[in-house]
Formats: sequence, C-alpha cells, structure tokens
Amino acid sequence: MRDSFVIDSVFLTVLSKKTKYGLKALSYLARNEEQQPTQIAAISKSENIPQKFLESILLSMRKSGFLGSKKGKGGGYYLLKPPEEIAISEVYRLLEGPIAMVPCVSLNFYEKCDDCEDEQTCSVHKIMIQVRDNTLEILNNTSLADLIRSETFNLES
Amino acid sequence: MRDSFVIDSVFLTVLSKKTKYGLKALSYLARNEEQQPTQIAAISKSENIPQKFLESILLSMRKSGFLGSKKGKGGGYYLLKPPEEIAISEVYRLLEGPIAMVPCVSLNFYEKCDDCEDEQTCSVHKIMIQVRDNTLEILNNTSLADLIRSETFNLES
DNA sequence: CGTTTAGTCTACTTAACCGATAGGATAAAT
DNA sequence: ATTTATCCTATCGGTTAAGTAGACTAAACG
Repeated sequence: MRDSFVIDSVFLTVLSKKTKYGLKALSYLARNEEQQPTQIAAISKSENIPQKFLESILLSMRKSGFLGSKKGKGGGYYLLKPPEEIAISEVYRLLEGPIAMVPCVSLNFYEKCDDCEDEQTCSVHKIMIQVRDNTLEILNNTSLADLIRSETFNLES
Repeated sequence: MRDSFVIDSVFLTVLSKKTKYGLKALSYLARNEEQQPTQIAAISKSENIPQKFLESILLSMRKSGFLGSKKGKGGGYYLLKPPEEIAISEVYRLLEGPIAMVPCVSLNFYEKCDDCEDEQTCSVHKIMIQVRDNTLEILNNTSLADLIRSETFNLES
C-alpha cells in the first residue's frame, strides 16, 4: 500500500458514554485511593458525569467484581483490586456489552452473519478479526494503573 | 499486566451493515474484474445483500470516486482504481461516517467532550487515541487486493 | 421512436438503543 | 428513629441503522 495517502481521522473508536464514564470513574477511584469509600456524588461532580447515570454504571461494576460498596453514612465505592491488576479490556467488555458488535467475530457470543454463506472465505470477517486482536492486545496490556499515568506510556511489545 | 487473564472476546469491532456490505460489494467487483460493468442485482444476489440497500451504498461509493457506473442495458458498476490502490480505511471512512465516533479523538471532526475539563489529562482520551492509531495502521495498510486474498495476510510491520 | 434495462433520487418506515431521569426500596451508621 | 447513601425498576425522548417504496433519468437497441 502507498504510504503517502494519509487519513488523519477515521471514526473507529466507538466508545459509549457508559464505558467512558465507567473508565473515568475507575480512574478517579484509582487516583484517590484512600481508606474511605468514595461517594457517587463526589465522582459525579469531579468527573462531570450525570449522577443518576453514574449510579447504574458503578452498580454494574460492583456486580461484576471491580468495585466494592458500602451503604449508609461513610459509605461509597472502592476498588477491589489494585489498579495494576485491572485490565481496561475487562472494563470495556463489561460496559460496552454485546451490543453493536460484529457477531461473527466474537468467540463468546458468536453468531453467524445472515449474509455470509461461509465466513472462512469472508474477507471482511478476516480483517475485522485482525483489528479485534490488535485492539484487544492494547486493551489487555493496559491496566488502570497505566491509564492514570499522566504521560503516554509505551507498550512493552 | 498479567497474561494469564485471557479475554477471548471483546466487542470492539463495530462495523455497520452498510460498511460491511460496501466492502463485500467492492470485494465482489475486485474478484470478478471484467470488461463488463456488474449489475447491482448480481452483487446483491451473490453476496446476500438487500438490493435496495445496496443501491444506495454503491451510489455513495460512486460519488466519492471508488466506482464508476453505466446506465441502461449492459450497465452496472465497476472499480475505478485497481484493488491494490484502494485502502480499506478509505472505504471505512466513507461508509461508517462521522456518526458514533468519539469526537475528541477525531482530528477532522474534533469536538470537545462536554465532560472533560482538559483532555490532555483525560486518560480515556489517551488510550482511545492509541487504539485509533493502531487500527488505522491496519486499515491503511490493507488494500482491497489484500482483502480478497484467501489466506490471512501478514502486515509488513 | 418506443421499449426495455438499469442506475438515480427522495422520502418514508420500523425497530432498536443510548443516554438520562424519576422515584422508591434497602441497608448501614449513629 | 433518622440520616445517609447505595440499590433497583421503570420509563422516556431523541437518534440512528436498516431496510422499503416509488418515481425519475438515461442508455441501448430494435
């Protein structure tokens, strides 16, 4: 392929508000790791996230084991694992969910495309696999701890 | 990051039917490169794409210079450039469109996120840039000719 | 010329879903 | 018991993807 042709913007990084808010909330918790749980309101205010929306996001992250919570006065949310052990891909998978994916590229939620006779010969399938694997490698190898570093980090690879 | 934790499926490859159909149609044209233009109906039938939907997709690809067309009997669509010179990223950009992107990651269609005070310090922003660049590299370096090869190809990098 | 063929264009429908909100239930602390 | 804060269900508006309908235009061909 010619290298002279440069596209400076392609709209590939589809990220729902939900996932974005979730990652920002986790980052906030990781940055402000304290003994005390952090309340929804504090995160909402600091990160400019609608409080009610954030509620549901934090809740689902608690249910899937990223967060612990405490009710009542002095309650709030806290990380259950050190930021180094939380891969962005885990968060992404939880919050972004099975919606809007290409079903035939998924291993867990595989679904045959209704327009493909044989996906082994489907050229689109192939390149999407490649893109998926590549992105996955990035998100798998980036932890929450990496995320909150101010400088752009480099992958080990 | 620990390597033992394996996520085998993350829903990252968001690809609209429109883009998928477009790529499949281009692949069909590239595979069956003949002197004669290929009719919509033939592509529609072979690739299992709703004809009317395909019509609009081919039309927009014609308007942006990927395809030529001929009306009337013996008419149809044909590639304007050899498959080697058509980057998948170009097609993707055209068909996927400016919708559903993360505006703050776009160079052309940049828009400030309403929840970010300063995106220089936005951790989400950073990793999405990284994912974008990485994906872009794949799609930029994959041509239509690469796409229709039956074997999975390897990037030069 | 007229008929057939095949692309062009505009408008519409339908279903799904994101983002967000409302309101109450539950549980912990004091 | 009261306050605090999470938990849970239900819903809504706006937007979009995907597909459909139907009329118009232009090219070929007898």
